[in-house]
Amino acid sequence: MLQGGYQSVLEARSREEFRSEVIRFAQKLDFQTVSAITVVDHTLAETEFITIDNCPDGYAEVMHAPEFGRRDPVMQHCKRNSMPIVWDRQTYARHGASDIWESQAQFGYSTGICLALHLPEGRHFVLGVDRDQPLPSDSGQLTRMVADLQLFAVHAVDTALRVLLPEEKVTESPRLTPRELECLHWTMEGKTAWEVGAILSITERTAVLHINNAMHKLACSNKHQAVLKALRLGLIR
Amino acid sequence: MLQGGYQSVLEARSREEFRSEVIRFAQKLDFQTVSAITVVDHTLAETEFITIDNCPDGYAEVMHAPEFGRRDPVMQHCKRNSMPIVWDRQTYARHGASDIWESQAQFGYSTGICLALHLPEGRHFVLGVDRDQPLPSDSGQLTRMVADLQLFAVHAVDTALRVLLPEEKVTESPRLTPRELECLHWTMEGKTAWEVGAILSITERTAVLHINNAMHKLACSNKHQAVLKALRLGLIR
DNA sequence: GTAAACACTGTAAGAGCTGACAGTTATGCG
DNA sequence: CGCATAACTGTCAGCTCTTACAGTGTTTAC
Repeated sequence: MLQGGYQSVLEARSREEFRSEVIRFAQKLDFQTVSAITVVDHTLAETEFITIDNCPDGYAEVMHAPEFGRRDPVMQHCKRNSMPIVWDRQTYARHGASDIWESQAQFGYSTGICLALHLPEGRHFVLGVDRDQPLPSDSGQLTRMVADLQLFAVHAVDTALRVLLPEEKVTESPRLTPRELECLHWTMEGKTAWEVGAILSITERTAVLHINNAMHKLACSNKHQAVLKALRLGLIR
Repeated sequence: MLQGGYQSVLEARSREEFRSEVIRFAQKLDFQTVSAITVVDHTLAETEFITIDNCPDGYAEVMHAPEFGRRDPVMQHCKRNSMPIVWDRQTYARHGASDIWESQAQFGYSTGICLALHLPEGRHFVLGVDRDQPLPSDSGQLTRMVADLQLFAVHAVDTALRVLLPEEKVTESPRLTPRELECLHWTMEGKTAWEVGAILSITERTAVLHINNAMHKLACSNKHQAVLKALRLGLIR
């Protein structure tokens, strides 16, 4: 279909191959460092962050502190928006976060482009490239750079999900049938038993049966507790 | 931030302004026709399709037949993938859908690029541009075209949701009172309203009141959905 | 002072949920 | 073939939840 580095990332079969592809692409765009963070929000307690990067030693320890993330205007933008953000010293200054920029700049993170793809089921893919020297002042050139990154991201996310999240968690938890999981899923969405039946084209009674079976397997006294437990166990999302 | 047509679409304030921006962009890329379809899957009942396009008269009637959509390989690709697809006669021929391509080609839809953005809450944004003359054979040029379209799409989707789905609520977390949060917390633990009342030394009736208030503030139709939403918003843990 | 926000209580009707009763049908395995 | 598993359907009793009605009292901010 397409050439020029957007296809080869799709062929990565391991974390390391994926990492090489990401870094290779970033360097082709003249960015020294790149971070690709795959975020899986499990709703309860722990959100999973899988980071692929080539950050210098010591950078992660300093910058991945939670209080930095909460104040970082670039991260905040990416949480809420799908549009890429081009950032530099001013971006941080405008949001009263110059101290964060200073900390980053010591590692060569002076300016960069960052974007997030927001996927269904609480998954996100954040791709950021950074460098020391300024970005092109020509807006056409800059736009092309952003567009390239955006296009790379939609290709990379596919591989990221495949390579980085291989195993479905079916460990010691009780085995629920596909139908039971389906019913739990729609119950999680706030549907009544009657509605679940309508969605799955079965009677209300049968939907109730599946939900009750799931409840008992999960040792819960009502279906909503069962939904929470299934979420905790990673059986549904 | 960025120049070159990616920002101006963000400023559209009406359906017509949005339509002009989309068409203007497509024509800048040398595509005669463009379709931007905002899809909202309501799960129950009807899925909502909001189409913005400049298709020739008579095209919609012929092509929007459901049996075409189900067989159209481009649409099928977009349903499942986030990567853009570049299509032409061969794409349809490979999937045994040459008849669909023939029908389209009569209207000048010989080749094109199509991509879909998949958003949370059952929303999708499909952007397709089409033309009569062949796409550039130079792969670098083609890639740039696809990248431009992709970048435009992430800007356009923002406006599409704002302009075309006006009744969208602001996604700021509602402020719940301490009492409401307490009631939600015990509800999360599987307690009934009567039990929550007993725990908090209030009547069942008052517990119900707080839970209902929380439900309404969170725009949920039952208390368990409210618990999940509060968890997602980090209001309780 | 008065408006707004919060916490609290009561009754009643109807929708929804759970448990226990009693079945049918299809598939895969030994 | 018998057996296990899964999916499916029906009814009934009793409890829980949601909504709508109609109130009281306290604290905080302008």
